[in-house]
Amino acid sequence: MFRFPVSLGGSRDEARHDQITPLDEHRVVVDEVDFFSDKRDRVSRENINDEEDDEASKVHVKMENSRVEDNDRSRDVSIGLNLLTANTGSDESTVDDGLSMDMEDKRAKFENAQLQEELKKMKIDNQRLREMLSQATNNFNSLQMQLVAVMRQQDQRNSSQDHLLGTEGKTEGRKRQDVQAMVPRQFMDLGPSSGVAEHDVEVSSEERTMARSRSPPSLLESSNPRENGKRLLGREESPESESNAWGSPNKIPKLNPPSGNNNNNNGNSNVIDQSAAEATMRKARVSVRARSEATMITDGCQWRKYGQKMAKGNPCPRAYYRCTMAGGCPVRKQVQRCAEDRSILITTYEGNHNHPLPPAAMSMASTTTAAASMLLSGSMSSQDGLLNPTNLLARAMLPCSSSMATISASAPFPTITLDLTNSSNGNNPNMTTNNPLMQFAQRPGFNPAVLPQVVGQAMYYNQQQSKFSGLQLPTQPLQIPATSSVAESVSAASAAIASDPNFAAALAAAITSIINGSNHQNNNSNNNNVVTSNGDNRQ
DNA sequence: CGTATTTGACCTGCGC
DNA sequence: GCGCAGGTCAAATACG
Repeated sequence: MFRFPVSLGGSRDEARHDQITPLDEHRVVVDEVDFFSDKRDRVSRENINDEEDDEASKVHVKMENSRVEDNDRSRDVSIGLNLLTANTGSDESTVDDGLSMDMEDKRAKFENAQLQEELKKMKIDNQRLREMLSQATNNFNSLQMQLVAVMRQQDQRNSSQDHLLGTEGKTEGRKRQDVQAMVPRQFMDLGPSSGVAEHDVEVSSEERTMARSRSPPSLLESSNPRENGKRLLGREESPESESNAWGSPNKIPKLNPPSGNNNNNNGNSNVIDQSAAEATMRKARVSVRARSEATMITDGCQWRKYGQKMAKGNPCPRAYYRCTMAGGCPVRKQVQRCAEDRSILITTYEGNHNHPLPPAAMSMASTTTAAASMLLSGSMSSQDGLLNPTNLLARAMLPCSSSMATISASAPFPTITLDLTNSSNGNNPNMTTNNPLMQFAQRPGFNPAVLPQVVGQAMYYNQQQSKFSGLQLPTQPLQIPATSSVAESVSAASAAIASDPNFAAALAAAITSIINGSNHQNNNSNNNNVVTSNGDNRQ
C-alpha cells in the first residue's frame, strides 16, 4: 500500500514528530515520497548516508517533500533530547519550574526554539510547494483533457471517413479502435490483476482472462464441454475462472481464502495476496441511484436478464442481469427500485469488464471500477454510513458531496453507493453551489447517466496523472506494470490527487471537456428516461 | 427459428 | 441442524 504525503489533518505533521521511532525512519523513506520515486531514493540516500549534505541538496529535498526534511530534522535532533515531543506552546512555562535551570537546559531550550522556528518555515515552504504542485497538477490535467478532446474529435472525423471509405478504411478504423480501446481499458481493469497485457488490445478476452486469473489455459478449455451448447454464459468459465465475479458464489467463498486454490501458482505469496485482493475487488459493488421511469438505466452495455427475485423488505422485485457484450464477461448488475421512492432506480454493479467497451459504456464502467478501486483502497476499515476516513478520495468527496457517495461495509459485500438523485438538496443548499458535479447536474438538459462518465473521466485523468508522476512512465502512459499492488497504488494515487483541494477545479475542467464532447455520447448511451429532479436527499 | 425473458427450483452462506 | 434470504440455473415461454 502506498502512502502519500497528503496532509488532511491540521496537526498530523506535528503528531508524526511525536511518534518518530527507528521504524518510522524507515517507513518515511519507503512509503511517503512516492510521486517522485527516483528522487525519493536520492533523498533517502542523501538523508541516510550523507549526513553532511551541502545546503543546495537540502533545499532540493525540501522542494520535493518537506516532510522528509521534517523527519530528517527530527531524526537529527529529537533523538535523545526528545525536543519535539514537548508541547511547543507551553514549553517554557512547563519546563521552567524554578528547579535547577543550568546552562544545558537553557541551551536545549534555545535549540528547541530555533528548531521550532525552522519547522515553521519549513511548513510554510511545504504549503507553498504543495500549492505549486496543485497548480502543476491542474495544468497537467487541463492539457491532458485537451489532448483527449482532440483525440475524440479525430475519432469522430475518422469515423465519418470510415463510412465513406468502406472496407478500405476498415484498417484505419481498426487502428482507431485500438487506440480508443486502450483508453477505456485503463480504468476498466483497475483490478490488481491488471497486467502488462491489459493494454494490448490484440489480446483476446480469453487470454486476458487467463492473464487475470493465472490459471492454466487447459483449465479454461477443458472445462468448457458445453461450449457448443446453448449456454454461453455463466458456468462456461473454468471452475477457477477468476474473471467470473458472480458465476458461483461458492467458488470464491472468502475474501481471504486458504491458499488451496493457489497451489498452481508456484506457491508464491505474492500471487496469493493478489488473488485475495482480486477476490476482494470482485466482491466490491458499486450501487448507483438514479431517478428513472425505465426498467433499467441505459449504461451503454448489453445486458441479459437471468433472474428475478423478491428481495426482503422491498416490494419491488430485484432483477439480475449479466453483461453480454462479450462471452464470459464477469460483470453483472442488479436492478431494483427503491422501496421508499419508486422513482429511484438502484443499479448495483459488480465486476470488471474483460472486453473493450464503446464510449457509451465507458462512463458507467469507469465509474464503477474507479469507485470500486476507491472503495477497496480503504474499505477494510470502512464503517457504515460514513466514508472511510482513511480513504483519501472519500475524504476528498466528503466535504462537497457527502450525500453522493456512501460506503457500506456491513453489507455482504463492500458497497459504495453513488447517489445521482440529489440534483438539489434542500437540506444542504451549499451542496448545489459547491459541488461541481451538482452544478453539472443542474445544467439544462443534463442527463444523470452522463455524471458517472464525468466522475470516471476525472478519475481516469487522475490515474494517468498519478502514473506519470508516481510511476515515472511519461513515455508509456498506457502501460501498467504487472505488479500486484498496481491497482492499489493507482487507486491510492488517484485518491491522493483527488484529495487535493484543487481537485474540484480539475473536475470542473474535466466536466467542461466532457460537455464539449458529450453530445454523441448522450445520443448513444443516454436514451433512457432518467431525468434530473429536485428530489430530497435519500440514502 | 433463434434469441431474450420469465419463473420456479435449486444451491449456498449465514444466523439462530 | 434448520430455516431464511440471496443468487443462479434452466426449462418454459414470449418475441421478432
